[in-house]
Amino acid sequence: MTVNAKKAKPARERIIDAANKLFYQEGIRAVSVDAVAEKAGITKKTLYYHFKSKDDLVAEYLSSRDQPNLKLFETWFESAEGDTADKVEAIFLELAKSARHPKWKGCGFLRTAAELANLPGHPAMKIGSEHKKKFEDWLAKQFIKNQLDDPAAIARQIVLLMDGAFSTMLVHRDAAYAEEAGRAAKSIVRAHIDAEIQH
Amino acid sequence: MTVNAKKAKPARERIIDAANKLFYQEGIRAVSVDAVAEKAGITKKTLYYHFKSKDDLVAEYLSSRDQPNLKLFETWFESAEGDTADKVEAIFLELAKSARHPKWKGCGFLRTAAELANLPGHPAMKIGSEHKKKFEDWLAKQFIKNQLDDPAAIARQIVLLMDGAFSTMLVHRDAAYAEEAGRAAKSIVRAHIDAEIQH
DNA sequence: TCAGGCAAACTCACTGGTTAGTATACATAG
DNA sequence: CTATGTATACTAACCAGTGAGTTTGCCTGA
Repeated sequence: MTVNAKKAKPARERIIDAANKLFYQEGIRAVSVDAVAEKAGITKKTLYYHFKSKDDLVAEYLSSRDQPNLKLFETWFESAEGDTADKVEAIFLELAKSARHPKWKGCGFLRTAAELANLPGHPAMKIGSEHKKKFEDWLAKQFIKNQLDDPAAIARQIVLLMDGAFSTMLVHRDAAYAEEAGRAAKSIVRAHIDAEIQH
Repeated sequence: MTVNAKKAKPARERIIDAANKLFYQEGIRAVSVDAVAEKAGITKKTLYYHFKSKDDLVAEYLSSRDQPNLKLFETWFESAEGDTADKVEAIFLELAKSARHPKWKGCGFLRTAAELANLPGHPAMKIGSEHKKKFEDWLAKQFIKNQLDDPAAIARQIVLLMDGAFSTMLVHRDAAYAEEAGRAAKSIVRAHIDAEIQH
């Protein structure tokens, strides 16, 4: 790859791309600013021209993952066969599939929150919290569409299973946890669909 | 504090105590070996006399939390009123209570796994995995006692909700997630108790 | 059309401080 | 006298962030 080929993308974008790969693969504190700059093919000073600090870069890294991640879950949901319960389970089954990739390292938002737990005011923490909340709200909206009772509670139970799946799969390196979480999620949603029909 | 008062506990024990507090509060990579040595009131060389590396110390830190943590969950379960479903919910309610403490920083095992996700062979990862598995097995054993069907699957669903509660509470700093997880866990167990009675 | 200016984007070389880990020596207890 | 434990002082690498200066591309005015 030539220098010109690299420069096809503007520097700021290349920095975010590099940060994405390195922070997700290695962790925040394990990756130096120098390493990100080198991977982006620029000098550290240029990085500091575009981002005012490492913390700022970390926040931008998470921001850049927000929409793509949400979109992915929505696609998994929408393109699944069956009723809402099946579609919810599909998210977990796709997640299990992803987790089997050797480069899978859990949820970047959860891992960042775990690593920065001692800095509750860190900008990245707020971005992570908002991202997770958006997913929970989107789920609740799907349940409202289906006129399920207490959509917020069901959505919350699903995200609990989802983040549980992320965590346990990272600890055990076993994608079967997401499949079990999917079964639990499906049966929770199914129970509420049945309740609605009877009523 | 005199030197003698410090020496009441052997150095090794004081190092583990210091590592416990610092690694849990601040994170693994955020805490230097110097900081642990200083908190323990010894020099770094003494620390390296007792532990061969920082990685070794991290593994010992997690090992030291294994039994106390399991014991705590068992106590919460056993001292709760009601049937098995209520006792399972009690674990989540006590967890929510703990999480409201300002010094609460999630589950040390999960946070360590998140931070060391790029080092799958790290000794601490194995200890974390075994700890979580022990809790899952202990739960399954409780369900076997009650002659519930498929105790392993129920136990796994409960730990998924539990680790989900740990994660979401860390991200949102909101103990309500553990309470919702408790409701979900209780109704899963209750459903299986009812199924058993009908049969 | 082109000189001149200017700001954005960039590089090289550096600072002060921190990191994990160690060489050497000294103390104390059995 | 030997094994265990401790301290001082060090290394070599690495860290986030910066000072000073250079290139690039675009706009302006004659």
